[in-house]
Amino acid sequence: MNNTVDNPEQPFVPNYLLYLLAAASEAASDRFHSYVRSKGVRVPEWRVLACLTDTDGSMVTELARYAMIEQSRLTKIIIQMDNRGLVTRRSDPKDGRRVRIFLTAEGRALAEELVADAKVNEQELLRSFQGDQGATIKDTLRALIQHLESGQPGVQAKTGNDAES
Amino acid sequence: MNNTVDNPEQPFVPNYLLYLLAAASEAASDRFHSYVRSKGVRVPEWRVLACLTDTDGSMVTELARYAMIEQSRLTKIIIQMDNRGLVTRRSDPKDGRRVRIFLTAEGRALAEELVADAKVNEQELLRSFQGDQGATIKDTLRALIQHLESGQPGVQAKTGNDAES
DNA sequence: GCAAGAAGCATGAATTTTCATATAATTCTT
DNA sequence: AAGAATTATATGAAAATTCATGCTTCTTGC
Repeated sequence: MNNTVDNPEQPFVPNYLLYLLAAASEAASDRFHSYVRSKGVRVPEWRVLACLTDTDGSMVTELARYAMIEQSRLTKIIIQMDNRGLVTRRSDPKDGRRVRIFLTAEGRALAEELVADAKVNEQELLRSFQGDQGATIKDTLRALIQHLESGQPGVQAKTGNDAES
Repeated sequence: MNNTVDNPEQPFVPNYLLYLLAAASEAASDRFHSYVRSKGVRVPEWRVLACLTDTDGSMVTELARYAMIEQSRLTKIIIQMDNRGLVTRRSDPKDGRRVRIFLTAEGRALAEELVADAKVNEQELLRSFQGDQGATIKDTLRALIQHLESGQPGVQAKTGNDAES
């Protein structure tokens, strides 16, 4: 990380917002993702499990958006999770195109265990922040996401606590 | 994203710090990454180019850390970029194990163009924030990263402006 | 100065991911 | 009510990624 050859000016990367976001995400997730893998669950599978604890029975496309996984990739992940007995797929009686994904009992047990662990881990992270910084960063991130997903206007984090969304 | 079946409580995922970080990173990067790809450059290649504008001539392992790319994967990316004429590899005369990576003229031109575009994009993003929120988020992220990378103590963002780091 | 160990990078096989597109079920149009 | 267009998911081939490990080139201790 030393400036090996050139560039007397300020470095670009370590101050670049997109880098900071990616690095923060990686650094924050690293420990827990290792833990998840140590449980024999891959990270995308963990994402699916977590999302299904919120919205069990959602269709593939919904789940793909929610879990931030591209659709055809998610389909393949779900097939593996199905084979492994973590989820089931049932085609929607109202619309035969749709495939709805449900946790099995085993999948739910695993998901709930991991979600509980995730919450503990998150609390530890947040506690290590000074004062309200923990709550603040979540508000800021939510505001950023909303701003980016809905186009133009100015960003303003709701400065309240955690309960809303 | 509707609560299809169960869960009367608050949803877990949309309030989970690690999700917020990943989602913010993705949402923020999406537009620019599409742009990069439209220029015929894959995202990991863009990362390598950007890093090399800071630290041209760094060794593979350094570059891997800096660009957040696993070493063997980076080696393969670099080979492709070499074939394409964007970088060159020279073994370090002082230590034959090390391979130092340099931008070619063409690589540098491309890198500088993309970095300039990235800066413009970043400014647009930051400007769309209210007041000091733009500077604040970068400070917060830097503090989070430092905290996470160096183990234990409490996190405190330096509340200054952008120049340091 | 040499053996043992470490550091740095490359490589290959297995697995994932991507991208374009196929297939199937619905909705829309006229 | 048929055909066209759209939506939802699956699929297959090409490409990228991962993981373990191999090969060199230094370093260290004796």
